[in-house]
Amino acid sequence: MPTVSSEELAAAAGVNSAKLRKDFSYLGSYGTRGVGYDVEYLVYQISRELGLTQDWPVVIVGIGNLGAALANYGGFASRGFRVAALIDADPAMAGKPVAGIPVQHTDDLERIIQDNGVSIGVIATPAGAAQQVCDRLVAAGVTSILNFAPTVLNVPDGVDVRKVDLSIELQILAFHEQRKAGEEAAAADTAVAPAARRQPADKGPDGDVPAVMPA
Amino acid sequence: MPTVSSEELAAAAGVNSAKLRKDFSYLGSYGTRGVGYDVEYLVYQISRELGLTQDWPVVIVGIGNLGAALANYGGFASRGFRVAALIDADPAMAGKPVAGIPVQHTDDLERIIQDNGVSIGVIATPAGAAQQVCDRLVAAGVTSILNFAPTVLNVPDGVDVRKVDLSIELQILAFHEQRKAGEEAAAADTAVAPAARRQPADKGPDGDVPAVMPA
DNA sequence: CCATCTTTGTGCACGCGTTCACAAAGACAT
DNA sequence: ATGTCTTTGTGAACGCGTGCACAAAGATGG
Ligand SMILES: NC(=O)c1ccc[n+]([C@@H]2O[C@H](COP(=O)([O-])OP(=O)(O)OC[C@H]3O[C@@H](n4cnc5c(N)ncnc54)[C@H](O)[C@@H]3O)[C@@H](O)[C@H]2O)c1
Ligand SMILES: NC(=O)c1ccc[n+]([C@@H]2O[C@H](COP(=O)([O-])OP(=O)(O)OC[C@H]3O[C@@H](n4cnc5c(N)ncnc54)[C@H](O)[C@@H]3O)[C@@H](O)[C@H]2O)c1
Repeated sequence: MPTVSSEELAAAAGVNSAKLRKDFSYLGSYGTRGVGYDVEYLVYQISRELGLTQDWPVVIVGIGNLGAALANYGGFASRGFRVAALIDADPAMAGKPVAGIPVQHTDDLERIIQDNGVSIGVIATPAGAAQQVCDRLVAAGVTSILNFAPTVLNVPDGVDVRKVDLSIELQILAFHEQRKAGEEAAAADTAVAPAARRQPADKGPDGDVPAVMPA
Repeated sequence: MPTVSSEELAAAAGVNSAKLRKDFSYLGSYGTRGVGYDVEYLVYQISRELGLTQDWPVVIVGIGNLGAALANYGGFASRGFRVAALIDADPAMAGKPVAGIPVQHTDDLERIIQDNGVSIGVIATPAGAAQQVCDRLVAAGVTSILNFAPTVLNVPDGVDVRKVDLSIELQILAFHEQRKAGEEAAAADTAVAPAARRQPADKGPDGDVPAVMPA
């Protein structure tokens, strides 16, 4: 029987082995002292707890650049998700297949949700339409939403929203990038100056952020 | 002078006002007691601290469905990012413009990075190519990477990687969705049964997760 | 100039997640 | 059987982020 110890798993994942054991203990998964965890059983237990043994139908609303890319993405199926329908407001797109799935018009949104028993919706419309689309999804029975539009969605209790904001991801990287440069400058005072780090051009007072700096 | 109090800001953002004040205090003491914060000055200070006053050139590697969607996305420019170049390994794409920017071949990756002084790279290649692309980006001087490929990237110290895994976002939603159903079932024992919640089909023992469940 | 009122900045305490450390459980050899 | 050795499961300690509460700062009005 193939087994793994918490120590091995922790090393591979780069986490603390005690934390890993405590986490597993919440699942009630039983390891064997002196041996470790039965790999197959462990994988099954975690998969089940995470809902990976189920098959979730999802709808994507807004089949533009991003929505089409998502529809074409094959990685969802292997994680237990099935694109049940594609929905767009553009009448010209209705009927056209994207990734082999015909795009349907927003008018039929409620029916599509209900016919397919969908509880997870993806919003890839422009920001201006997102709240309205969200409201309709929720009214039709969707209780989990993945939002790509750069807007905060208001939803009733019991509905989960996750927002994916790619600009913020870049901003976080840029923030650290800026700090790297700052630390290097500070280090250069006491140590040998490191190779020059590239710096972006400062927008100066004409950027799209306020340039006024009161005393 | 337009001002805003920590209480107002906290209410708008849905956070605690004390935490908000403490966070601001790390940037320095910019408030006026009895009045609040000068809006314009505050926005400038935060923008500067976050690096939004700078203009960061980024390259996107892998101009497929996702890479093209990113290239077409106008939301980056307003946050201080500029798509400096698009890179793909497919010779058939070389020279073709995507979002008005000509796609360049991977052969020139190092030169492109250096010519444009790029320190932030976006990887949207298939998973198999991601590590190799990452290595080349890092060797050419990139120190921050936004990775869309479903792979863990190994990078040397000093290089930041952020991974965007859309499947995991859906999995997190599905996980909570599953728990909602479970809690309702439990609640139904003691209270009036709520409206039936839709449940996805269980893959059963034939899913792509192990189905063996040892005693 | 003094009183009052508003709002900041922050010391302190609380709670929660992480880590340490070890007793107990079980495998395995003799 | 008995002893040794490995690894789990978890109580207890630690550290850190969050929130409370209040003194000090400064505006504002009389
Ligand atoms: N493309 C990206 O890389 C990217 C990155 C980050 C964020 N976003 C955000 O994702 C969203 C979509 O981006 P995109 O580049 O695909 O835009 P897009 O303009 O290419 O696509 C938007 C689609 O939504 C459809 N639509 C408009 N209103 C609708 C409605 N009420 N109901 C249904 N469909 C409607 C349009 O017909 C269009 O097909 C935007 O909010 C954008 O800010 C995109
Ligand atoms: N499309 C999505 O919605 C989505 C969602 C989640 C994750 N992803 C991930 O993002 C990545 C890209 O997805 P996609 O749908 O755009 O795939 P895609 O196949 O449409 O595009 C991949 C592109 O990368 C190029 N490429 C391949 N090897 C390369 C190399 N060594 N150097 C440079 N370019 C190379 C290909 O020529 C192609 O243009 C994949 O790893 C995918 O798993 C995509």
